[in-house]
Amino acid sequence: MPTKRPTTKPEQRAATIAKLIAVARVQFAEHGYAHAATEQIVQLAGVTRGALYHYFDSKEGLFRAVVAEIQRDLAQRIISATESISDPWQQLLVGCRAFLSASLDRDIQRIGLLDGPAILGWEAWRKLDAENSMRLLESSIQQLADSSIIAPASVTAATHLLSGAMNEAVLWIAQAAEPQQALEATIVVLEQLLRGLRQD
Amino acid sequence: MPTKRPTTKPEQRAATIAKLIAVARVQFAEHGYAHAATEQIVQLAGVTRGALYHYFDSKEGLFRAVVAEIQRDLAQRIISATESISDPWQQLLVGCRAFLSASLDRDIQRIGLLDGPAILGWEAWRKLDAENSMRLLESSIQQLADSSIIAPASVTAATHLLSGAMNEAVLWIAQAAEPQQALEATIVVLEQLLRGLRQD
DNA sequence: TGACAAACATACAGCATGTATGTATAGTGT
DNA sequence: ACACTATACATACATGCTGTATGTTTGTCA
Repeated sequence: MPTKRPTTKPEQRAATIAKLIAVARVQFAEHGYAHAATEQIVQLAGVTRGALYHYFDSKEGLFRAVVAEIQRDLAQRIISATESISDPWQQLLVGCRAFLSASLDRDIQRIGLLDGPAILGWEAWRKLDAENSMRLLESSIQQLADSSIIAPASVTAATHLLSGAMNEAVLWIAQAAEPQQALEATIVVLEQLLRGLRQD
Repeated sequence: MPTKRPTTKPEQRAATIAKLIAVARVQFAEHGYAHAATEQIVQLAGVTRGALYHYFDSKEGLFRAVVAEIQRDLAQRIISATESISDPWQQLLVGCRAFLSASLDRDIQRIGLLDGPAILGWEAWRKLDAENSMRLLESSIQQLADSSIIAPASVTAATHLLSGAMNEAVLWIAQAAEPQQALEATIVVLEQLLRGLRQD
């Protein structure tokens, strides 16, 4: 019988790191970064703070890892929803919908949208976002521009505006009395706004 | 000679509160909420932490007061820029430009846009925003809709999308290599997007 | 198989918030 | 004019949390 529980060092390392990140994700989402105590996190992970500081240089470092994981998850969900769509315009709209739906998770909102920028700083946070979901948005817009379907004065500016619009929309939808209705309204208005970028 | 320095109680009260808020605004902007020590704030304000906790229930309470002040300042600047404009469409555009320009202040970015939502929670922060700059945006959009100049599927959704778009745009513009250029590009794209809401 | 380093655990120092309590002074009634 | 009260603070302390320094166990590899 092979490893009952991981006993080799690389395995142990990976397991502990993964456990810490998983537990931290829940704690950060539940209490927010500031009120999530590292002691509580390591207890729930079955280790001590010594382990935490062995793998991460600080509480913020652990948080950064959690944010990165969340960003990757989110991007993956968008990719899954859009990869089978060929029409670029539809792809953008479906991508936007996927982003809005996926972001209704409390984890993503609290960690990815609220605490993320405040704790990591806007530039560091934006960098993580730019490597994931924002990258998808930008390439989608770029593709539409290349195909002369839309003609934004600046692809970069358009990407930031739309990204910000959706980040705010997510938080609004999440606390709306009727989220489903709010989500549909958001998508319709988003489509209207995008229409303005179209070539006439 | 009247009051050399304020000696009456209401005066003292107002003076101390104002001083604390003013100093706190600088400290919060410079170091961020988490790394701004109350001890440092009260020292620079010429009082002790006893005074702070006499007027505010917590550090967060002081922060809330600072955010409220910033929101009022921002709204006032937008009003000043737009009050003389009668055409509602131009009023909206000028208002957006005023918002983007004014928000280039580090105070507003760090306190109003980054730490604000994270510390106060999105709903509380949104409430403060909704009473100020967002209210201006919404009434402007509502007016255009009432005049049948635009026809957004939902005024509320449109307001949130545009508000979020600009909040993000501000942070992007601020750190852009050429902020002035980024600002102009943003406004042009914003205008394009708004065109999509127009009645055809 | 014994040295060596990784993977933790433990103990401690430092700082920051919040609270409890003390004190001086403006206001107020008589 | 004087005692009294409440406001406007100051001081002292308890608590909680992060980060660091150091100790201990256990794979790994020559």
